[in-house]
Amino acid sequence: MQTADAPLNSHAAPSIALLRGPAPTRKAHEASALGSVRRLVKDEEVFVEGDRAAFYYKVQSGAVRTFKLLSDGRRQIDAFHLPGDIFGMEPGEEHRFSAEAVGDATIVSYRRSNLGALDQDDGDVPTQMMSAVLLSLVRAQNHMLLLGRKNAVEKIATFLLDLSGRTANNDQIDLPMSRTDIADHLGLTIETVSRSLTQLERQGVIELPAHRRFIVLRNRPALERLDM
Amino acid sequence: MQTADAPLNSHAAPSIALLRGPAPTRKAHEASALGSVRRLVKDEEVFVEGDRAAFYYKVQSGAVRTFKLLSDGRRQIDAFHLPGDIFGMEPGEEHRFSAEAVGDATIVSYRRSNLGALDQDDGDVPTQMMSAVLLSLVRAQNHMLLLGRKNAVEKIATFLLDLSGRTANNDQIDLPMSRTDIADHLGLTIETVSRSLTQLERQGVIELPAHRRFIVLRNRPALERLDM
DNA sequence: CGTGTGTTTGAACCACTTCAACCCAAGTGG
DNA sequence: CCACTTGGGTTGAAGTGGTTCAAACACACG
Repeated sequence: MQTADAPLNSHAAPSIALLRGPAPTRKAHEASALGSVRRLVKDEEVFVEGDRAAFYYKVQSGAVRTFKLLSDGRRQIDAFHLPGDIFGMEPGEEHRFSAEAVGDATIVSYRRSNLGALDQDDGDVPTQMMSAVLLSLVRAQNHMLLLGRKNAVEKIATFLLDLSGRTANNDQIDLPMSRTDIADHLGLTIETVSRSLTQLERQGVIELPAHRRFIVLRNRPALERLDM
Repeated sequence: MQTADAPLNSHAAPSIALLRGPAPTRKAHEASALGSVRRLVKDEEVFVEGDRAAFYYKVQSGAVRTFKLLSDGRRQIDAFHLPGDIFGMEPGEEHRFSAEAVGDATIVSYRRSNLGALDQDDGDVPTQMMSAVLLSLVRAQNHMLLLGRKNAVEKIATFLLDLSGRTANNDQIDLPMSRTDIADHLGLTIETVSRSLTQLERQGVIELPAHRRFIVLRNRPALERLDM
């Protein structure tokens, strides 16, 4: 059930959710003065739970998953981080979870000590950091509602809407992650994810082209009804 | 299934998780210069999802629950806030969830604008706020693992250990909240909470005195084994 | 004491999981 | 080219942990 695949190297830094609202303007792919860029292959780890958290990161391209494991291997992916998102912020000295590239990806790492970096120009860094962390918290809170109180189809609906909102490709979603990743994010099994998707397809709410990493939203209002 | 109890008044302020690690030293019950104290009766609301978030709060005595509702009334309590904990921090202009007193309680409210307040003396405010928010995030992340991947007994075990760690009354836990609250926090029904507790009691792991708001931990290692 | 709120317990049910095939597209190499 | 493998993904059938529905407790309170 786990995706403990191909660990290659190992940096260090904590984790948060995402940053989009507060520090949007600047495009994600500029190397940002003080950060060093790092290229990751599919499933490569960025850091592991327990590592010293010397850096935090910003996704430049691709996607990163942050997750926790139970001793017997059960996995919970707390968030997927897309281009522009910041992750790896920690309150203490070490990482509270692990981070891996979902597919090939590039990230920028910032030394935790010099909290400078990110978007130099606009705005004081502390405010920016605070915004990023608060946004992560909001996402986490929404996700707790999903995990604790929604059924399988509702979970999928919420997930699709969230993803479509973050990738912006009007009603076309190009999933960066596998069904297994989705399952471990939504607190389901891979089979239930698959069944829920086909159910939504049978109802004409979505479309699942042959290319299984693609989903088309056919009836957004129906999804939104499932979301509330 | 819901616990839509007795809303009384309505302030305004957002919500976060808790603060304990970073700003511990000072005792919770000092009124803290700039904050105004507020006395709450059981189930009284502090603010409702959608309210303008003009304040944030610190619990002085009692307990506060923050939660979200689905349109059909399903409820997810994202956190219980105990004395010393800060809640109601928001990234935007309005509250992302609601807050109510669990039992009678007193809280201190701080204007969001003058981020001064809290523990004047030790430490810059931004750092303190950041710590509080990051701590909330850590708690949320742990809770996502619980909600998404743990079974009923494991959820209860984790909950009891967490609570005992936060109230510090060595192995004696005085629950501030009802079974319904616990259920809505752990993503279970009240019946499953009850059954899991009696199961743990039958196994000699805990003790449930007649006073149903009391629990004694009899075998902490056993609980910790369920927790990992 | 009766009434009420919160909790426990029982029994039937069901949404999701588990186990097991099977499918399908993309390599690999003979 | 054509086996053969490999890594997702889907589908079916059976099992089950937790829910739902219902009833009995139990203590607190006027």
